[in-house]
Amino acid sequence: MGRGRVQLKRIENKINRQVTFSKRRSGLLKKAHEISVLCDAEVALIVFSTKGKLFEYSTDSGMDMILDRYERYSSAERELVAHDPESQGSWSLEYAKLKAKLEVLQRNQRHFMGENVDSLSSKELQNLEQQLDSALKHIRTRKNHLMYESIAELQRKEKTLQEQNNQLEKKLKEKELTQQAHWEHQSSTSFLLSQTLPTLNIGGTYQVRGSGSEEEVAQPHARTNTLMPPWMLRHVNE
Amino acid sequence: MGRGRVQLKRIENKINRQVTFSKRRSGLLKKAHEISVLCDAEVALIVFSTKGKLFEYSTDSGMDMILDRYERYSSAERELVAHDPESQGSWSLEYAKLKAKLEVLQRNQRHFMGENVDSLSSKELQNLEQQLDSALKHIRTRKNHLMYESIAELQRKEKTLQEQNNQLEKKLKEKELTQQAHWEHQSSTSFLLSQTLPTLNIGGTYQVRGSGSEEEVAQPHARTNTLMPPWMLRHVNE
DNA sequence: AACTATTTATAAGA
DNA sequence: TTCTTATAAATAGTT
Repeated sequence: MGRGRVQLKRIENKINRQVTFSKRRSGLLKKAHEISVLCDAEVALIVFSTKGKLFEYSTDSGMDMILDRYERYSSAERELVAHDPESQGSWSLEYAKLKAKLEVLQRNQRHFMGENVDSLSSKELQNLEQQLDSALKHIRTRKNHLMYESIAELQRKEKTLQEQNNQLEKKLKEKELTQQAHWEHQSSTSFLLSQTLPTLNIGGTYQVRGSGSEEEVAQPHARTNTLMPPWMLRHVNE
Repeated sequence: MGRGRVQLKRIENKINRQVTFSKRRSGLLKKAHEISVLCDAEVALIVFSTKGKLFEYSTDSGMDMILDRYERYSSAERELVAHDPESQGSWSLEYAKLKAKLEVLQRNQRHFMGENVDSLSSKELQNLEQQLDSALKHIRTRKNHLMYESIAELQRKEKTLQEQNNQLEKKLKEKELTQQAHWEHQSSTSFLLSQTLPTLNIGGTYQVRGSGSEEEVAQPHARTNTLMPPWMLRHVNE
């Protein structure tokens, strides 16, 4: 919808991606709301942006209720126990679950770091290789991007400094001339600023990030209330 | 969309409601997927129909992981203090610690998969790149190793078969000679097994394996398996 | 489940 | 970000 067919593929241009995200997000929320009203369905929608910002929608029964129902539905085992998070038993259960999850993650992580690899089958290795390869590509792309930005920034700075330098040099020379006029018998030479600055140091420790501009880091509290269309206000305020 | 404006109001006709639900549900899931791919977002969508049937979509990080993240995000507000420090203080503390650990791991994992990479500094990217690169090398080494093993194994099999073949051929010839002795006027020649198989020699060490395994080789079910190591099947079948 | 007439959503441009 | 506009997509009603 819109001018030009759309490819189902990550939008590389950051700006476009952000804009599209914003538009489609509101579209998605709207449609979630519509189906819930039209068809009397219970809907929960959670979206995290790349930057980690949270957006959510849920039918008026409330997110927690729906997630609970989901848990119940997807695992008929935990049933009644999981419902009372205050009791001791439930705590230890939750704890065990968490621990299990953590172990899996740690195992994966080791694999991602090329450790413990002997325990994997050929097929698993193949998958892992592809995964890592594509990750590496992403990361190199991103790194390149940052480097180019750094270079551009440095070049700007260089230019500015160079210009300032020229200005200063010019002023100094003028002053010299004046002095010469005043004390003609005296000969003075300026050498302080006679060198140009050494140029562009690419490998340096300069970091692009602190340009102070956007870089909105997700605040857990700031629970994004983007301006919402009227049809949603109810849910937001409840 | 469609003939006639749509009223944002529960559809009373049961059939219509069901049909609309079905259509819109697939639309909604599709859009959820699209935004996740296009904008690199993490999405979880849960829908319960009026009848209580569950439909869900989640980004490949998995529903559980997203819901966890959601819990973490929204419980950042409720503060950890909400628990009674007298009775279950230590439990909830341990729990929180574990959860924090898990969070870190998840974040790392995403980085290892090349996701969420925009939030990293140049230096972090550099490290990540090296890490992945070396992991990839390990993994490829290991894969290679397995490949060579497969090849060696196949060569062993080949050699065994070849020998069996020779044996059989010899027996056949002996039998022929006997026959010739019996019916000297008759001349028959065996040519079926007179060729040797072409060999692939990459330095396998010969080992005698169970000589009783002859039967499994020629089974109709074995198909491609006999000739190809498992790590290649994928490419063959795709 | 297919088919369209329409309505919506939205990509691109400003 | 917001508005506009041309076009792609979704889908309500129909077959």
